[in-house]
Amino acid sequence: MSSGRQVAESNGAGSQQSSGAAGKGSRDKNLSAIYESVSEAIIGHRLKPGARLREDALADVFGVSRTGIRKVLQRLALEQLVTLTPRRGASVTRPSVEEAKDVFEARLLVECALMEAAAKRMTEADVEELRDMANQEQEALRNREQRTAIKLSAAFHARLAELSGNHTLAGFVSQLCSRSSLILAVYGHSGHLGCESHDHENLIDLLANGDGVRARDFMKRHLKSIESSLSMFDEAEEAPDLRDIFASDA
Amino acid sequence: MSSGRQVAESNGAGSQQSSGAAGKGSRDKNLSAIYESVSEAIIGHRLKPGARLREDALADVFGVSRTGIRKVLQRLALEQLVTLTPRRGASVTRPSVEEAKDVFEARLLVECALMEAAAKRMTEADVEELRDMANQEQEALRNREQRTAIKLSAAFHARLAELSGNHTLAGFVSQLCSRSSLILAVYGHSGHLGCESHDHENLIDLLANGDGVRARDFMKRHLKSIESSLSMFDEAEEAPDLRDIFASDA
DNA sequence: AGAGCGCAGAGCGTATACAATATGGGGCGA
DNA sequence: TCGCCCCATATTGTATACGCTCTGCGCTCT
Repeated sequence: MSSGRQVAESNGAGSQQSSGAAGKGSRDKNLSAIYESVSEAIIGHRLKPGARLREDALADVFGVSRTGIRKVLQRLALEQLVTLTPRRGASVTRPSVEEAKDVFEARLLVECALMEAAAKRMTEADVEELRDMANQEQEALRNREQRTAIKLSAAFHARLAELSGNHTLAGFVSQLCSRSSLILAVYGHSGHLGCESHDHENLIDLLANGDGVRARDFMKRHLKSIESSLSMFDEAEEAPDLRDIFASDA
Repeated sequence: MSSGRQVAESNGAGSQQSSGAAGKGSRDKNLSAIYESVSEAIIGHRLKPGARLREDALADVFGVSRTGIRKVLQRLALEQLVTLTPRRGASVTRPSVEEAKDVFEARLLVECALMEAAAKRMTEADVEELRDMANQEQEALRNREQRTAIKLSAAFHARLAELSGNHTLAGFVSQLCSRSSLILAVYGHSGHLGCESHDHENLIDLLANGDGVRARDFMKRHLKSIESSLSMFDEAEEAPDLRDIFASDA
């Protein structure tokens, strides 16, 4: 049944999404796989904020019907990775400055608080795993693979939160990290990635020593440094600007 | 079939829309309205943990097709109010003890942290609104309307978080409060509601005085007292228990 | 010539139909 | 009589079809 349906280039704006996710066999009818693919594409900045996600285009790409795509989009919308406008369809969320501040404030609160629990509960295997992730991230950075690095960085923070033992809070952190990736895409500088080169390694050292308090403080500085590396200003708003501007004239 | 329609419309007190625009009376075809109804029914313990939510039963009740119901159920599932088991359908989530602990730990962390910001930003109108909500809750308690009281209590906490100005964290709190309602349904004592009689009023007083630090401490005690009022032990699990018990025999 | 109106197309929203699967009961065999 | 297997049924999973609304372009009227 019509196998060679490659990525049908229907997007305006020349953002070509390289070759599909997992290659040819990706006719995975499993919806969670589709979710993963789209989510990864967004977090990895292959789909940039503002990009429209048309239902039948996606349905075509993944070889399922719109029904499944809608499910995926709805889930992504609840996680605030995509924005669903009533009759216009879905697009990758473009976080406002305010949202960005909220997200980082939330991360500061939650991630720092989880460090102490993580330091206590962490096992050797966990340390190993984290070091591995950090190494992969470093390698991606060396290879100038920003997309991979961003994904790995988000995964690192999420995994760290998971180690606290509180799945609920870890889920929140995971969400916040995904959104942070969007924020970086909008307000970050392309040359400068979110996480400083060796911050994650240093953090692991502190945690491996069981020094939760220092880990917390370090995480605090880490997150603040990420946030301050952004240039968060509302750049030329599109339409609503006009209404604001001429509101007083009427 | 459909043993009893548990999802009847409740007290007309909260009916907000009233704009009966489209023809028929109660059959509001708007999905968000359906979401609200089901969500309220769960939070208000009209639908108890474990209750199955069959798609066509709900579709029948609300006069829409299963498509819309599925959307609603999926959203509720992402908020952890309902559990979706692959081929078995949806049921109201029965939180485990571990989940319950996580939720309260999260509330303790987030809600307390938000108190100081709330104290700073709160206006007189906000104080009024909160007092009004607290009064309604008190009245519901006096009238022995536990369901209403529970809903109002959750709404109070959520509104409080909203006042902090951080929408992201407020959203988390709102979710946590909903889940807390489920936890109360499972581990709480029927005679004893979650929030102590005048705690909310006292909290408002502190906030109105701008005393964020004391409000934070009060909230901490408040939440701890709720949590400690629960009897959190795993009561006779149904099926999976057997597997655990006889796992070593095989 | 400029502006308002109408038509056509595109894309989302909802319903219905069909297919797959788990469950429970009844029949059959040992 | 007990246990196993098979089928009937109930319920979800997925796809397709149709309708509605919004957008963009061309036409006509002034």
